[in-house]
Amino acid sequence: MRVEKVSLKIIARELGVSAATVSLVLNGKNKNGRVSEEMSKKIIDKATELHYIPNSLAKGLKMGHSKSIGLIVADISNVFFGTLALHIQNYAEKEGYTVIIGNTNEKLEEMEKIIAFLNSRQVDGLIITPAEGSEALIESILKGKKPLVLVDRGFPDLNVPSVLINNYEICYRSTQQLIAQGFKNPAFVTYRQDQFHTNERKRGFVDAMENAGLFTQDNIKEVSYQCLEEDMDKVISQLLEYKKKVDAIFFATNTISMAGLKSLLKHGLAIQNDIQVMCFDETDAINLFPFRVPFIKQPVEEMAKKALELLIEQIENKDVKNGKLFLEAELIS
Amino acid sequence: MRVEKVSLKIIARELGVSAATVSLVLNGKNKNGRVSEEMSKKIIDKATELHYIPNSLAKGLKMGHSKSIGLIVADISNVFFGTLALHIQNYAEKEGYTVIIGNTNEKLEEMEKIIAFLNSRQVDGLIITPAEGSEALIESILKGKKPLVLVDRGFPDLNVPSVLINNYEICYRSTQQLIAQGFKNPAFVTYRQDQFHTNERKRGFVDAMENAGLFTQDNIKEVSYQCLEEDMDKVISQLLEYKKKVDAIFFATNTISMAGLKSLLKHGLAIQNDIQVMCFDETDAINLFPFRVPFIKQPVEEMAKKALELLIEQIENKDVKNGKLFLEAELIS
DNA sequence: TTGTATGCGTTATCAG
DNA sequence: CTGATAACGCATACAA
Repeated sequence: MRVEKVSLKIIARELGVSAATVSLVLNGKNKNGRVSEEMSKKIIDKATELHYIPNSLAKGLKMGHSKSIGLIVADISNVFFGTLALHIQNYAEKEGYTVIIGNTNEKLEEMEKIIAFLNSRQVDGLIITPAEGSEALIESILKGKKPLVLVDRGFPDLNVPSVLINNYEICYRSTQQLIAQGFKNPAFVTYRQDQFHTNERKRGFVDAMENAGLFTQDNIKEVSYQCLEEDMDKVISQLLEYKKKVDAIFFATNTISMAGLKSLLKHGLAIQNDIQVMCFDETDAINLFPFRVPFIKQPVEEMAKKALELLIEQIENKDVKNGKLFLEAELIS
Repeated sequence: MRVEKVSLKIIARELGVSAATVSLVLNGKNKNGRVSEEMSKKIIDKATELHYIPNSLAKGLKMGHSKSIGLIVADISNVFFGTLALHIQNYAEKEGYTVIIGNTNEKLEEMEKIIAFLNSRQVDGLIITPAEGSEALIESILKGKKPLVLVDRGFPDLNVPSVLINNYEICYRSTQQLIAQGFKNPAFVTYRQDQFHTNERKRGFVDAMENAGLFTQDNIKEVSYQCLEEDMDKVISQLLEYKKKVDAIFFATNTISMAGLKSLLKHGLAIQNDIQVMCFDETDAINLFPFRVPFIKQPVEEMAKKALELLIEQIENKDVKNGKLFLEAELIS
């Protein structure tokens, strides 16, 4: 039973060569007959025999990069982020990068802590779903020259590579469809917070409603992230009590959609018969209905792929493209 | 704009002291008046001024540990694992550990790759939800003396610290309850695979049924992980076609529960009225029903906590407790 | 009270 | 074709 950690040096000693030679061979850098075929083979054999595993801490220290990236999301137990993480990891693995995931829980302080933490781990770059009010923080990362890509949420005034979706347009179109289907009094439920992406979603709804001459301010409702369920119940109750009863509800995010559906059912309403909905993201729950519940589908896998591409470009070419990429979400109904 | 990476040496140079002194102060190791109050303060100030962030690659290399652990799950986009990961990360952070998550997709080869990868990152320990057939692999990790904890699934014949739940008992009791509620012909749907934890769940069901004189082999159905939805539709159709029609279905995992509910609804059945169910894990979907859908609730957060405790004990005390911990799942109905 | 030297495992440079 | 050496950033034993 081997107790000694096997390193380059060990292999070198066993074979009576220098560590440098072993390193060369094991990294496939003996191009121009640098090391003899024979020695080369002996080294490789020994390495596999001893189950040599390179120490990436040492390598990272030496090379100045860790071949790892940080992924910062609000909450990894949220399916949307979970799926995003899964795909980012899959693509990252192909490129030889490790992904370290951090949860902000939508809190700025947590985000700061995680970034410091990730920096100490020498991550080569960061993919972030920024929390509310983190604009200054993002700006400071930018100044630090660390490769950075924002995903899912962006800052309009900040020149950061970002992978976003066409929130305004898709919500405009989805609202239009509700109207075209004959719903006269749709409502919109969003978070009580000031984030660009949700603001855009709201703007899409509002514009579509106004252009159809149907808009009422009362039909825009807000809920809090912390007391989602309670707030939702209140909001739904309110919407149902108006003289001009609401006949459809547009939910601005997947968590809101879930809580919304739950609350509607709790209120004894039959989705589609008593009230129509428009959800964000495909969730397990949506699939449970014996009919199609309309929802907006984000191209999560493509978002993951593009975000990683943008990041790796920055890391490896040191060539910062500040463009924002807008992918297209799809209305499934 | 600072371009030079700030290290201990930089701080030392700026202050005209040695790197050793700086290291001492910044690690709070100047207990017995090792460094003067004055110098100490100057160093700390300089460090914050320069935004010094310790390089944990270097630290890890020096110290022989990375202060990171690997978490290997089947699929991070599965809510159960997502939640587990969230909690493990939360607890790990408190202990100063980073968590690196890997997905096996239930494949042995992927699991092998990830373990090698994690080892090269010098993780100090591993928390694993082992894939089917990975017993030998787990054994080999054990031989390598790397701290290891299994969670959610264990191997009865292997002496590994594990955090599990009382699968047999909770399934026995849940089945008993179905029977007590008057269901005469419950079925059980599980994965077509040989894993201890699902076998135990099945055994619980079978024993309860046999003890009530109700068991029929036909009512045990299997589905595959890869074609879950299609298999489920077939299985449900079969169960409905028997002369002695099934009146309740026990689903062995959360993914199976989801697919099962979906398929039942697709078949035009009303849960609870036409057929009763017993689900594993709380999912968003379950909450959508206007009545309580019975399910088995695993103590995910406690599992996370215990797994981490067991692991850190091994890492820091080098004291291997080989015990298996059985936490209690709860029947919510 | 502080500085110097050493080594963790790796790679790159240069010298044989 | 191969070896010796230095350096990455840090912590620690030892020297001053």
